Amino acid sequence: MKPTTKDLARAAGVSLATIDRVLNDRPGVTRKTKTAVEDAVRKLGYERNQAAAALSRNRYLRFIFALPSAQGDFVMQIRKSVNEIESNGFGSMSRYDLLNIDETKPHDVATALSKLSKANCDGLAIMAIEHPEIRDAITRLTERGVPVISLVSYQSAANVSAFVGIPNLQAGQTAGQLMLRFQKNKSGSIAAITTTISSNDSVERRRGADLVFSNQKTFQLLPTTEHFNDPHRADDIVRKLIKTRPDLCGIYILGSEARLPLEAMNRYANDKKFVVIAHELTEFTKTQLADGHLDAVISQNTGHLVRSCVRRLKAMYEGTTPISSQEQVRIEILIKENTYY
Amino acid sequence: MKPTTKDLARAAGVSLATIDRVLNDRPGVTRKTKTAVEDAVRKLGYERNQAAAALSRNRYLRFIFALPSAQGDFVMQIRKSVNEIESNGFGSMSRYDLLNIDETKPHDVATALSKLSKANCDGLAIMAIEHPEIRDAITRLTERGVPVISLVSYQSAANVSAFVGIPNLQAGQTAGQLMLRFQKNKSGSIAAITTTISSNDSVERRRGADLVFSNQKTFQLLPTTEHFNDPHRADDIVRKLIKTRPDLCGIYILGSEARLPLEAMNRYANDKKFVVIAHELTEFTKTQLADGHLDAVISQNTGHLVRSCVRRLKAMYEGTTPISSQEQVRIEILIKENTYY
DNA sequence: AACTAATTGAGGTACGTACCTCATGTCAAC
DNA sequence: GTTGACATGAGGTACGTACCTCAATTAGTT
Repeated sequence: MKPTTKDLARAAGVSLATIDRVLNDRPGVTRKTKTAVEDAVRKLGYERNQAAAALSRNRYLRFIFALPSAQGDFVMQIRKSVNEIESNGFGSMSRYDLLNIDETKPHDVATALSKLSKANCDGLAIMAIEHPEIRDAITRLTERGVPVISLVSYQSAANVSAFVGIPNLQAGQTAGQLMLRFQKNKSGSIAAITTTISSNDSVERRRGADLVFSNQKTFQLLPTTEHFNDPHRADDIVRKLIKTRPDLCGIYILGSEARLPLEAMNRYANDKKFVVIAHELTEFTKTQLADGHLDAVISQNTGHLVRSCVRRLKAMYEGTTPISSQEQVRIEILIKENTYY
Repeated sequence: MKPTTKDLARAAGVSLATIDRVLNDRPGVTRKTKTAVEDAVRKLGYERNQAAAALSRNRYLRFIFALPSAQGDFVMQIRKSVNEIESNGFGSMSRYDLLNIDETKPHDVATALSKLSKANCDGLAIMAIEHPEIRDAITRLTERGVPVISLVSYQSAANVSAFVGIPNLQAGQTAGQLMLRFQKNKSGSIAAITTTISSNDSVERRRGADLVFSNQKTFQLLPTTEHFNDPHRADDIVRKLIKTRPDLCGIYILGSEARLPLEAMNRYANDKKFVVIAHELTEFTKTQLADGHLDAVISQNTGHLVRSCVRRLKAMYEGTTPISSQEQVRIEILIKENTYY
């Protein structure tokens, strides 16, 4: 049976009230007494019963997921995962709210973030592009005592407490490596397409892929092209690539939304066989894998992402440390054969 | 704020005692009253506060993991994962005990299982071979009201409540597909090695790989050879293969123990480059991946396996349903680039 | 020594649920 | 119309922690 506060009190030779003062950092305890209690904690291996604490506190924690408002299969899936948390016992004694942010208007994002404080938010997980205004808003938020996690795409704000997502450099290396290994040609060019390179994940993935490509000289990775969520632009990019690059033998879609470039590919690639690698498993990319239009997907499980955020946000609130191995979001490789439909 | 039993009582027009009787299936409630309460539960969307319930119950649930006593990197890793659960808050208000079973003595296994009952075990997860005596012992155990999960290796006992592990046929397809895609040769032979083909997972994986190989005709998958955990035998197999099959261009190690064949490979393969694919990520296979002796590992995450068992066992005890998507153990593909060291 | 301020103890209530006892209600069989 | 079986209510205690009040003690200052 695990030790309780009562056991602590007995072991430290103080009353329950003092134990409470020490454990919850309340004032009015001498250095000496505090040390004695802390020693008892260590000696007995006391761990706060979080369930009982939450019950007693009788206050729902409120965590917020700030996600891009732009339509997208991947973001939708994250949303779905957040709602699943709600409906499941997983997030007991806590609420998880969604906050839509329009990344094209960084100022609005900053304004929205400025309205958050310890009073209405116990923790924030944000997925957003890197932008000075957003970064500053995040920094101020953490200064107000709200822990912030950057989700999927890393935020370089000094005070972001954690990053939940795959290491994108490695993800890019993985994609690049598969791209090379899947090639049957002896040489050729590989295109790199993304939504926008202002998103850190795209940048890091590109760097990762470059690392792999620089180890050989028979294949080259073309400069990254951006389609900015514009179907025509995506179309143009793909059409032009196929037309002007007869040595094209692969397409690497860097961003997390693969739909536009893939649809363009399906329109213009005809019977020509390219190795196509994209990111994030969604209903759409699943279908593309099944149909053979996509050779591999490098993915991060959105359920994991969200649950990891939840655990970390809770842990930050409680001042505990989660299992590190569980919090490492794995870079998943999915091909037709190991995907569940 | 979520509804509590008090709200239920008010809504159903009964007392707390009756609510308690209905929720906990205690006797002494008329059909009519019971229905009224159940309606209120539905109407209010009442969900039992599991934390408070566990606290009140003040009883640690005891779950048991029955694992093969035979040494092996993979089983050891499962053991480690079970112990991690213990030390972490993940399994609060519950204990997880390990039970060693010697699969070579099915009668002893059955005896051990016969000693378990509702009184000393709230749920069992078992990883074992398929055997009539074991199967019967499991059936009797479930009849005694103890939920049983089969782990990694499927148990066809009628009453096993769930299976936690990867579908091995698909795992074999995945391995076979990668083996083909990683080939740079135009044609050749691929060896299939395992510990013993009396192990069900090896059989299914072989079948999966065969499915993939039958879709083409330039590469052939050689008959499966068994080394029975004998280093000399493994050595002989590999040496002979390399000597007698000049067209050998790949090795698929089917079983969950890759060490012996891999070590033999390292001794005899010299500078000749084969595509080598094995199962299960362990410290050893990790090193082999890093060193380039292994091209890919098809794996199931032991942490997941164990946590999935825990969630399902708890859910069965509580009569709830876990998130199904989370409980699907994924077939992971690991190459050098997406492995964490 | 007297006073003030800081520290500590004692005791309470609450959270939501489980589980217990005992009293009262209802209904049917005799 | 009494008996007994069963249904239900009322009220309690407990789990481990948080948070509150008020009294008692101690330490430090003059």
